[in-house]
Amino acid sequence: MLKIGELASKTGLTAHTIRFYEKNGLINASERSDAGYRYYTEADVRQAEFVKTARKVGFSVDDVATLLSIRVDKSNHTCQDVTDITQRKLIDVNEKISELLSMQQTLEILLNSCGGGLESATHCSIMEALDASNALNARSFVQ
Amino acid sequence: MLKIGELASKTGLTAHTIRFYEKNGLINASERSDAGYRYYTEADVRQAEFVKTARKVGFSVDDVATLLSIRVDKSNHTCQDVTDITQRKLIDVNEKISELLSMQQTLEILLNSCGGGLESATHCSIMEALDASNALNARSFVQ
DNA sequence: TATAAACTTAGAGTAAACTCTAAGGTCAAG
DNA sequence: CTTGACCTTAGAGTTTACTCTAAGTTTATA
Ligand SMILES: [Zn+2]
Ligand SMILES: [Zn+2]
Ligand SMILES: [Zn+2]
Ligand SMILES: [Zn+2]
Repeated sequence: MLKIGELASKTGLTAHTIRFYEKNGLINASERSDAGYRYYTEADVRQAEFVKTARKVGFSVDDVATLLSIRVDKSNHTCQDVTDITQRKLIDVNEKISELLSMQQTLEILLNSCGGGLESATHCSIMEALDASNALNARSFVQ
Repeated sequence: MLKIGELASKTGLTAHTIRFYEKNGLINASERSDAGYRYYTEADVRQAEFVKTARKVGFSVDDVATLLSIRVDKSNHTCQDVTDITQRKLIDVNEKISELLSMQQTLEILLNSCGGGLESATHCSIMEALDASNALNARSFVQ
């Protein structure tokens, strides 16, 4: 049985985060000491690691809660339950990626257009470009 | 001179957002009527559009404030001032992209490993993979 | 003139995921 | 026994960028 600090160092989560996850229904201590100390079993460790992995994959805390509810009752859930969540997350991630790629492209164009030296910004092409999109409009370089 | 609602419909911002930007030092009405109504000039419109463009490129509200402070006093700033901000933002965006690409890849692998049908999740490969990373560890598929 | 649309303010609420604080109790080691 | 490290709780704070509300004023139009 591990105390919260031990679970923390074992999983790379902080004790704070573990308590936060508990509040959100993700991780529960199998036991409590008389003094209220949380004690975790090996199964708890595996669950905490499941949570950590799922979070790293991009699932929200709420998603993870849902995944855990499937995990503890697999026979009453289907693969589709799982792929639905995963599919939604992928769409989500793809959207964010394409927004960011568009920003990336614009930022690179901006940087390539400006020497970045110590001369006055009076004719800085980045400033001009950010301004120009008034007249030249979004079509020119923003998207 | 435009009222806030007119500036809003002209820029695609909402009146709420414009007031929020004002509170954050991004957009100020050149005039106020006796009743306190904000009145915006064409220069204000251009500034609001600068703000909108800069936000769309990914600059934070704080970044935009800095860019605006350069904009109103270009001769006392350098191109480097501008590229520094832009560079930082690009690094930022690149980091986010690579995190998201890693998630994307993992999610795709997960989805490819599971049929997603109506059969029981008892042996769902997604659930197994999220669990497996306990034993198999992060090296296997998460990053 | 009456009504509706638009405007004003300060301040609270939202979202997500933590992160930290205060004030105090517990436990192992020396 | 006395440290010091670790644990407890409820609840507030952080970050970013809005978004909304309430309660009241002003303006344009019919
Ligand atoms: Zn189900
Ligand atoms: Zn420049
Ligand atoms: Zn400067
Ligand atoms: Zn499956």
